[in-house]
Amino acid sequence: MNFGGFLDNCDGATSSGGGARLVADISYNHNNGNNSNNNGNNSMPPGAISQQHQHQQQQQHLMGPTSINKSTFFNTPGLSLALQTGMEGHGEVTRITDQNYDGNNGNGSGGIIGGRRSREEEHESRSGSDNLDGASGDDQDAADLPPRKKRYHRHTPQQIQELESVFKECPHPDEKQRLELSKKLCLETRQVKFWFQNRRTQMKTQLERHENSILRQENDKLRAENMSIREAMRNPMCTNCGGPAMIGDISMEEQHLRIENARLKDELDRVCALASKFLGRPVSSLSTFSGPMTAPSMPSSSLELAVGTNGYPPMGNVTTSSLPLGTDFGSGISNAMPPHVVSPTKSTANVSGIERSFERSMYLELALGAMDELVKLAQTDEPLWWRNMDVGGREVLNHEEYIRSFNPIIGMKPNGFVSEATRETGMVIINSLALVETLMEANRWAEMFPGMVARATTTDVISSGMGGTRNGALQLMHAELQVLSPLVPVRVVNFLRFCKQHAEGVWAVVDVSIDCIRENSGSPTYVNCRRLPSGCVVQDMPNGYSKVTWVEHADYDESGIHQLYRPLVSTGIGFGAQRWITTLQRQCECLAILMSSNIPSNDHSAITSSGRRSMLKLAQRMTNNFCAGVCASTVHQWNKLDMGQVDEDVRVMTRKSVDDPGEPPGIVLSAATSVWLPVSPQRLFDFLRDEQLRSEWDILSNGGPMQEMAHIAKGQDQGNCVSLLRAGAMNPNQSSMLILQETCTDASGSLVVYAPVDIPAMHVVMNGGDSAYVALLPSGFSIVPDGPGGPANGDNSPNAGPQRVGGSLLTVAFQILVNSLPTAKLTVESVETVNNLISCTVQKIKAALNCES
DNA sequence: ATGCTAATCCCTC
DNA sequence: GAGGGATTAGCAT
Repeated sequence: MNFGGFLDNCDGATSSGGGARLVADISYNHNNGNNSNNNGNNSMPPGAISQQHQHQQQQQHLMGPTSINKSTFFNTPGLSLALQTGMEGHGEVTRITDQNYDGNNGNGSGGIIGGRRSREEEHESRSGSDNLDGASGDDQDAADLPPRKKRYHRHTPQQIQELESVFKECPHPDEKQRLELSKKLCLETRQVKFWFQNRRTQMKTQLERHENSILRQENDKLRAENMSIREAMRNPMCTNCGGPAMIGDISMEEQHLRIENARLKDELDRVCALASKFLGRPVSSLSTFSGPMTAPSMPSSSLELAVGTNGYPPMGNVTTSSLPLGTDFGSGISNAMPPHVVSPTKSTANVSGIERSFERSMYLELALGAMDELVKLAQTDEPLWWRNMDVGGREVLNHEEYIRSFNPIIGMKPNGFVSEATRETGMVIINSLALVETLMEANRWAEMFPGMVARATTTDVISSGMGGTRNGALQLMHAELQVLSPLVPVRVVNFLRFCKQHAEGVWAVVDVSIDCIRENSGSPTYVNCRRLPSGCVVQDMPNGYSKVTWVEHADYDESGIHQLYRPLVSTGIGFGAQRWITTLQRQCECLAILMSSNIPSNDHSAITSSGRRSMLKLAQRMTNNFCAGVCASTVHQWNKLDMGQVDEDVRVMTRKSVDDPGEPPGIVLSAATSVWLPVSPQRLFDFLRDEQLRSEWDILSNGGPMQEMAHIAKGQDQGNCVSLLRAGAMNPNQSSMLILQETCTDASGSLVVYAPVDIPAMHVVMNGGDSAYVALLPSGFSIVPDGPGGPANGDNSPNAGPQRVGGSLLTVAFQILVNSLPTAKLTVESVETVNNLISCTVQKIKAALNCES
């Protein structure tokens, strides 16, 4: 009897399950038709009939009012087709159809419904098949059926409450516990089992759904962030002129964006997969995000469309209000983003972040453009660079060619500014990595170039580099660059320093001023110098050296520079590439010696290796302090004195020295002046560093020669050394005095720096002790060639005039403790004393060199 | 339309 | 064969 399976289904113990709804419906109607057709054979219990009617009503509601009888069912191609597609194969259909025809009254109901029979079903239908044999059995079966429960049934709230409370304690009860529960709640054990099973599944689904939503949120956030960055990147604007900023080499940022986009896409795909999995449908709305963007400059990438076209003004609350950018998004693609991405709270929270990322993208773009320019400047020769015989054959920039070749990266040269641009290449005993590291650390950079960098700080690190290297490192720096003379103002520069690895063992570090970007936002401070893309390209050489090409390019205000020094600066001798390279060579040579285990010593003193190292360190500090005292750098708080009534060429400054163990406490007075001397720098340098001739200018010598107690070479050149001098050695009645002296020389200039030192303290240092507590105040000389004709051709230029070639610019500077009480007032007398001292010294030097004017 | 729940099917350990 | 994932049917919102 065909009701067997169906009625069994109704009692909830078994079900046909599995099959598609349509198929089940059809089969149901089919059966129904049979039933009505064969009504006489089936004595159905009233309950069964009414139940069936109930179902039929529902099914007819679904299927339409027409009930499908046997003939309509099998003569309707569409339905037949539907049936077949709902089945698992033709064979089954055939079998079932046969059953329907031959099996008397469509007992195939179960077969059609399931399409396949489960174990349970077969078990259940065994009784059904028994029924198949005879109408009586059918009747009996129907008669034996228990009172039918509704197929749809929910546990009572009490039962669920009980189940929940048990679930809370134990989500996985064993058989015994389930049995107990089933008795208690009047449920079948299998019902209890199913309930727990379903509850666990539900929990899991909820959990995963929750995770899913978190992931989506995160994804949205990342996309919004990426969006803002890209938007800022896409419409850069020059804050100087309001026009579009020049876009330089964007290959690296493009790389970054590609990586970022690929990552976002992966995440999105994953979230979509999860979402569709748990939502039970494909999350098609996100499929507009079809692939990674191809280039940041593309006007409408897939990402853009996905984010910007959800019916809201894309990022409107954010971008248009906070940035001077036009946001021009396409429209027309269906909603791709949940609205909360652009919710007001999110927008306001993002404003500062976006401004910052905008600023950073400006910096990055400037840095990339500067890097591009530096590399081109370093690699291109004529006609961009030409050797100017007037300045000793050094390379200078062809400005016309430069303007033709490059877009103005930081805007036009301010009115009244002049340009200097030089290039120099040299071999330096340092590897590229070490040099890069030195340049990227402000303190080490300043230490490497003590005569040039008066002060350096890193004000912001925009990127510290990639993969633990300095490649891609980008930072904001502040520096004061100097020429050691009171007649040349310190150059205060704010710039970006950007480091990039171009190949294995090839690095470049570029600086470029950011005053053009900051002008609008920052305080309106006057800058006397802008650095155009400058820096170096370093290439490792096999012998441990590296080849360094330095480019120095700046616009500066010449009016602040004394006439005496203008030629020096304008030709780049003062601040130019040659000075950087020669200083680097000299310093690296010294460092190489410092690093070596045994510092060579030319004297026969018994100073230990560590003692010599301590002396070098002390000398380094002395020289740094000397340099800081010559120019009015802000390392120390110097107070300039108005020297109205005194010689205006001498600059006098004072500062208070307190709590610095490296120098005596009190009022320190610094006096410096610069003069031109018609003698070659070499001659002047040799004269000043010769301890035998010391008495000719140094009042500390007590009128006699000095004796060199110790001598530590810092390089090949005899002129680069640290020595310890003893004054008054000729006169045993006088107390002797020690003077620490450091001399430096290279093609761009020379230094002689010295300071009287305490004898006991010096003993400590010479034995390797800490030199930090040796108090000293340095004095000394800086010598540079007097201008274009400088040392590069000074020796062999046949037609060099006596005045122009071979002359020197000498800076004399003293730092003297005028009062050991920091609170004391400076007296006119002490200023005059210092002024006299400095004038006297200059006069003595002139006299000694026979160049009195 | 979508979500929840009881139940079934089917696979794995 | 118990348990769990996938799926379904029936109902509720």
